[in-house]
Amino acid sequence: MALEHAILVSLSERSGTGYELTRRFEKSIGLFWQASHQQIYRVLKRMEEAGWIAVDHVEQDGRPDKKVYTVGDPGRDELKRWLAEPNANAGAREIAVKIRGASFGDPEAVLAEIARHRDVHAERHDAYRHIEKRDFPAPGELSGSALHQYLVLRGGIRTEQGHLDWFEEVLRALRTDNEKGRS
Amino acid sequence: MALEHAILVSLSERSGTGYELTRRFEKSIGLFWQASHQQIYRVLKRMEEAGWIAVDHVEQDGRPDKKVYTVGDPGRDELKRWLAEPNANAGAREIAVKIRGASFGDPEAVLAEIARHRDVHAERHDAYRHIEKRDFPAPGELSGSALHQYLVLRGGIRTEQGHLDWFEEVLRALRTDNEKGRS
DNA sequence: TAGCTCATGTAACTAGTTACATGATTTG
DNA sequence: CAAATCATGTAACTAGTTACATGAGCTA
Repeated sequence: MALEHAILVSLSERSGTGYELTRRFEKSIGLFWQASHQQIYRVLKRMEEAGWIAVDHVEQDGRPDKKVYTVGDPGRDELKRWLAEPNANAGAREIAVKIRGASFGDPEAVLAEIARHRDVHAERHDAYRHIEKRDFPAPGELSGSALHQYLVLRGGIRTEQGHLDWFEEVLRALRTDNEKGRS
Repeated sequence: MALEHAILVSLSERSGTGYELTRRFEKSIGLFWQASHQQIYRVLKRMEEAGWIAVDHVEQDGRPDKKVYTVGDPGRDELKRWLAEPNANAGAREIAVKIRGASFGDPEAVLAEIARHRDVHAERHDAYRHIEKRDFPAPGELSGSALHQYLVLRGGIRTEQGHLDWFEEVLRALRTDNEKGRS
């Protein structure tokens, strides 16, 4: 699972409350992931019990008391471990979290993971294109159910193409950035 | 939920067993949706109890007995209702099911639903582009965390662009097909 | 004064995953 | 002889959604 890790990335950038995390999720990582406050509170509790994060109870007057969460060493280690761990089943949102969190782990490992996914999606894209050519050689003449089937396949192809282009852009940018860092 | 409706579409094309549906899901709708056999068996049971589909127990020798499911009138009605019903929260997979099933409902209603989603994604795309220009006017100079943030946004933009292009293609093709049908 | 923001949570539910179980037939 | 295919399911779990609850302060 990666909601834990998305929260670790967000809290690594800045400590904050469950409420704040919910707001942050609506932006940024939220482009790929919508998480409700109920879900976030539940996961924060679990993470605290696991010792990944520490709580600071802050009393306020006028407004409700709050719990400010901060990432501890075990949390930082766990995030590093997860960032480097290959995950063949990862979807776009897991990759987005890994990109977003690349600074908190080994950038080369994140790069390798993205390259792996680029290859997976390139293969899938080829497979879909092959089906397209084989089963729909004359798309202009399709109608009814056959047309609908073709259009769903087109969606699959476009989605794969989109991921592929994105991964290529990310790899180019991260490689350039890593080289700059070494020089 | 739409797994029910995805199954209704698949069974409308051809009656079949839970096992077969699992295989079919790996192709076609499965480009957007992976469903395990456990999940499909559970939903089939529920759908049968609701009277949407009927079972035919077929005894076989040599291999295990099977249950062949067929869509009944209540199931057909439910599918029609769902295809026409606007759903603001629908994701790509729900839309894919609606496209795939367009022949089993009112094609004009499906067209209108896709047009609505095209608009939603166009708006979101614009919003992301606006953030891009405002927060990252010089992307070539970014590095570290700011670069990672930018790259996630780029993924969001590409995803929206991909959906948009797909919806436009689908609308063009379905409109042409509808007109052909009327002439 | 109605609705939004801040801030937390519980409870009940639906959706989806992982692991386990059975057993004959066909293919490599 | 091992592995895949056909065919069904149960059980236990994790992930995510929906509904409900509280309550002060600030804004239109």
